[in-house]
Amino acid sequence: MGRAPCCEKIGIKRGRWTAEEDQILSNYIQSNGEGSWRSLPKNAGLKRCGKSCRLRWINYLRSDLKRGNITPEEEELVVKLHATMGNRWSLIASHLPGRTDNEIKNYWNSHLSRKLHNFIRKPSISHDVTAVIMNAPPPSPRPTTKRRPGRTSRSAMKPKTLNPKIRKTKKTSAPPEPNVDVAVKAVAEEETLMMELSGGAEAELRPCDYYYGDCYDNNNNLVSINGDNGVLSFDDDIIDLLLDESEPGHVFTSCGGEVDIRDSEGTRGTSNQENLDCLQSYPSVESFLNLDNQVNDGDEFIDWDCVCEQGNDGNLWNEKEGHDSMVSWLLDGDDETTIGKSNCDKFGESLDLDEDNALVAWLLS
DNA sequence: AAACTGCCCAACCGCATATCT
DNA sequence: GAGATATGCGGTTGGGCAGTT
Repeated sequence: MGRAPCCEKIGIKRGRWTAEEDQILSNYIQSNGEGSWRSLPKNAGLKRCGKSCRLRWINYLRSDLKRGNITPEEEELVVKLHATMGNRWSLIASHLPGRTDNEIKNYWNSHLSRKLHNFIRKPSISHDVTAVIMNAPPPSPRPTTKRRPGRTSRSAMKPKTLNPKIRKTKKTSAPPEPNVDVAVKAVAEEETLMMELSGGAEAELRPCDYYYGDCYDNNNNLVSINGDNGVLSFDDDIIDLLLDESEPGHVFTSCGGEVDIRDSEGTRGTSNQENLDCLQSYPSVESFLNLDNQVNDGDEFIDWDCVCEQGNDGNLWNEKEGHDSMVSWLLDGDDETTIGKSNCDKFGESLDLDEDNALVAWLLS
């Protein structure tokens, strides 16, 4: 026979721990030491599962835990370790004294992973497409545009959960094998676009640039511009990003120029409200962008196909400077203390790994 | 001030592996 | 060695605080 069950499910308290429970658990472990989690609740007089006791002790009550925010040095270490270890949080946490796997995991998911996810949207599981979506917040603040109210749905905040019904797949202890081809292709497209958009690694991206990245299938057909059925409506977010607020009557283009906003009669708007009304009169972004009368002489049209094709050359990894430019953006912090720092160069060097593969592993892990 | 939302993080769930009988 | 549980781990959830309108 094997062991007895971990704990009875009946009569077990769940949810937040009270200070009293914490005290009981701490006192018990200080007297009896860690371990024997199964018998601990009963012996200590806690109505908790042993598993829950263990978690509470490890993640919160242990005396050797380090309190406070993750330091830039710790963040750098987490990034580097994650590049080589993947989501092995326990292993990563073991390199950061006083930090728990849960803490590292939460930090990654809430800080670091978001930066990455905002930068690259992976192809959907049902389409083998190279999808590079830039819907991230701009690297520099946009002083004239405040964050709109409105909470994103929980599901939208969970990029890794594509479908709750399929999320519980068979797990393996080893990190997933990176799909290097897709990653390199995607990043190459991204890099090419960024260089094209910015006219150089130093220039800033502008609002509409973040909406580059239609998804094309193997036949080069538009699959999705925003992850749904391929139709991107002119909701407030899109308009907010496209409008050139300094120049009513224009929207930014992805190729570095601007486009007049004209209605179906070719009349150009003269105010932001007119622009907005005009844009909303079109059923989709695509329908607007594909109208010839949007093209103003001397200005560039938003040619998504052109941009996408140009991004397929895969030259990213031959361009050290461009490589660093992109990664530095990925790794840049949101505050003054971290802006401008890039850890890219340190990826391969300090870990003695091939730099590109390390990055790709990190991107895909 | 109220309503609403973005975000953080503690805690839970279920699977994989280790350990025990 | 087989079967069963204990433990460890990573993914995910949801409560609650803080920020914005």
